[in-house]
Amino acid sequence: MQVGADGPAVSARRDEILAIAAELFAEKGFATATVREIADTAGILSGSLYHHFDSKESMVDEILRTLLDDVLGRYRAAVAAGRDPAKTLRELVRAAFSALGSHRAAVAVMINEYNLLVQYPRFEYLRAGADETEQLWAGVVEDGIADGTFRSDIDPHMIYRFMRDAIWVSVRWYQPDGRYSPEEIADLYLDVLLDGIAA
Amino acid sequence: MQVGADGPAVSARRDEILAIAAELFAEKGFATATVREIADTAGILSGSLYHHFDSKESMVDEILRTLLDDVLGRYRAAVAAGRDPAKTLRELVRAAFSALGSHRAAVAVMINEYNLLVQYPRFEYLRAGADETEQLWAGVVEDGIADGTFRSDIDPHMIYRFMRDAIWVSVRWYQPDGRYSPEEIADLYLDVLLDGIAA
DNA sequence: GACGCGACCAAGCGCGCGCTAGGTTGCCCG
DNA sequence: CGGGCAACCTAGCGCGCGCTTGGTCGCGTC
Repeated sequence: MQVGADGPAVSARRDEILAIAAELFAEKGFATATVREIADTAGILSGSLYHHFDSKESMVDEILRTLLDDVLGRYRAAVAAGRDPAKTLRELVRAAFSALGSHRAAVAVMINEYNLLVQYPRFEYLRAGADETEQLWAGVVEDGIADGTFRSDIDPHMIYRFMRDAIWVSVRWYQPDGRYSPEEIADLYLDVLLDGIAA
Repeated sequence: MQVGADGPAVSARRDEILAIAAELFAEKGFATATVREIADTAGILSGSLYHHFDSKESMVDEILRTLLDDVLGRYRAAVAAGRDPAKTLRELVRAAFSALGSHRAAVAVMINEYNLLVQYPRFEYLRAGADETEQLWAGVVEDGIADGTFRSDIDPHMIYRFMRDAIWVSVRWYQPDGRYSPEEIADLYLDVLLDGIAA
């Protein structure tokens, strides 16, 4: 078995099972999906899962950590690039929507289980990630208000919440093979957000 | 025991227990909250719940039916009033946000459990309600596009989804004793939706 | 003062859950 | 060709779940 620097074990089979678990957690909820279902879908017996993972909880933990690492990395990079607020915000929105393409199931698990999991010490890092995200996004909105890009009569944190909710929850209706790609949805959303729907 | 025309039994104690169940379902999820917790909070034993209800499932059923009846009634009335699209849309958004005040827990249960429950025949009415809501809302947007109130280059159903998501999911951060009332949040949201955040 | 009934208790059943312990198989490497 | 190990199986334990059955208590009614 190969082992990362200080991370969990590395194995193709492991990743496969983790993807199956993410799909089932997304579809039925963490509590409702059972280890037997995950094992069945993977073509093994439930007990054999524990050769790869410590517990059901550690599966969802790994799914969410991977997602959070990826999107937070993109957010940090977008802000660090130091472009003007409008462009930076566009980068952030695109980064968030693009997670729909690359981590669809994980995003669904995140929005569905966040409130439940964040109550436990093991998952406190979820709150830390959410806080950092809010700082980054709201900061960009504040910068935009300061330099006149955005209206001065809006509440940056309220705007952040509206954006976050509309973006993340779109995982519930987003269809990978549907009419719009994540990038197109991002642009449609930004268009409405910036200019409104009034004629 | 009093009985409605064709509805379930009527009793103050029953309503009390139903409110407790809604609160726990909202906080921990339908699958995770147990009948023993509900009974404990109500100050009775778990078996005694079954004097009032057929099953745990019928509790969530009643919670969601009540919510759906209320909001759908408001939506129908708003559209039937026949005002101009801008005013009608404002009524719809306010009706949705006001449910945060009057049915906070029920709204949380609806958004958290919709995808799970709608898979079962017993809860098919949830999809029917969602479909009717989409027809009503998107219809108003279409009317607004037709008469020049709204931009003609937007997708009414996409706009509906963005609105619905941002509104309903706000139950996750809405605080009854917080800075903004549901009505104020509705107006803030409408302001951004109509005119955008660009200066 | 017995009766009916709404509200709840007492006790526990059966099921499916997450998880465990020890054994088997087959591939890779020296 | 033999040791080591990843992958999986076999069998089942114990717990907490939703729910059931039969009984108790007290209040309002005639």
